[in-house]
Amino acid sequence: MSAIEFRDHDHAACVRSTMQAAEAQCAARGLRLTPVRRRALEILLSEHRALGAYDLLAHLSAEGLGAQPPVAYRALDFLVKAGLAHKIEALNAYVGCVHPGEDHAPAFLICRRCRSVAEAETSPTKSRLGDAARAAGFRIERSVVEAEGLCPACQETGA
Amino acid sequence: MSAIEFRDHDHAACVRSTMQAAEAQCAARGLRLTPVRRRALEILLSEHRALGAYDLLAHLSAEGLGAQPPVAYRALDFLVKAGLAHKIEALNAYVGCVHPGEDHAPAFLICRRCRSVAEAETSPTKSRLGDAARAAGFRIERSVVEAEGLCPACQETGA
DNA sequence: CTTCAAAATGTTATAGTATCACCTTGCTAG
DNA sequence: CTAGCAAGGTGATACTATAACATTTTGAAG
Repeated sequence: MSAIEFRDHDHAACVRSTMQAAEAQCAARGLRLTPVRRRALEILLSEHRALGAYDLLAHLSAEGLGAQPPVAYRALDFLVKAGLAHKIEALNAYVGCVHPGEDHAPAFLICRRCRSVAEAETSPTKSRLGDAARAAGFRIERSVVEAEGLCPACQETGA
Repeated sequence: MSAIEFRDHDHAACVRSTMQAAEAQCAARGLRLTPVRRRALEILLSEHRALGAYDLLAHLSAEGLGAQPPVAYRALDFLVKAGLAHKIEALNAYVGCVHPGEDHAPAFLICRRCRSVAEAETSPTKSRLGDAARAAGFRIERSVVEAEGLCPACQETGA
């Protein structure tokens, strides 16, 4: 894995190619990337940081795409279930997935200052937690791995 | 580490010894384990599973120890900051810590059916996530590691 | 092309989680 | 004694999420 997301990159191109990958995913799996869902994903990817559901809703409603909470939550449900976005439990917030399609158990590096989020890969079964689970007879179905701290940029500009 | 908490054990003794350890911790560090805080910790430890703040509040207010949300949240804040309890981000709920004092980065195995929680140890810096963070220049301050699934007992009684 | 069923969306209301603001109490250091 | 401070009591409110139901859109079957 790599967490290049904190480094400079051509973000517009990054969003564009991820959107293409998402469209391909949906086409291949018979999922409907409707206007609201599409725009919600674009917003999440463009921000490249954790957005609350109500932040997303504010963006959407500013564009006439729905004014009530369920609109945002339904779009987020779809995106999360489809693996196109992830929920950051420690923030009750959401981010666009930067490598959709790969069926993954993501881990996150979350900057507490600017809320930017980098996505890494974990293998829950191979970790020490996986060992502990096996020893206890526990069956893992979903894992949440999130590290909070300071991204390189925010370390420089003073904590 | 070990995650013995799913196995049978003398729970009353387990709570008693953990409370003693907590008292010792507070005495050593000049923290005040007031009646509300003490009772909150006892409740969390006795339940041995994740309790919502309002569940805890219900227990407390039934005993005349405060009727409004801030009472529960202030007790929880204290316990969490003191390392005597942990927040389960994936559930917005709280559990008593079974080995207070050891300055730790805990990981949790959470049963989605009975909400029982086992606590394990992680070393965030040594994990693959730690490698990713170093490579990206990210400074980890706090980590959340939670695995949801089924505990041994709930696997047997049918998912 | 029409019809139908399923999926998606719109809208109102409300449940669940958490914090703010302000006041009172009680301890303790000087 | 009393000034200062940590803790607790209380009412209001902000933030996060879902329930319930009406309406519209979509895509497939006939």
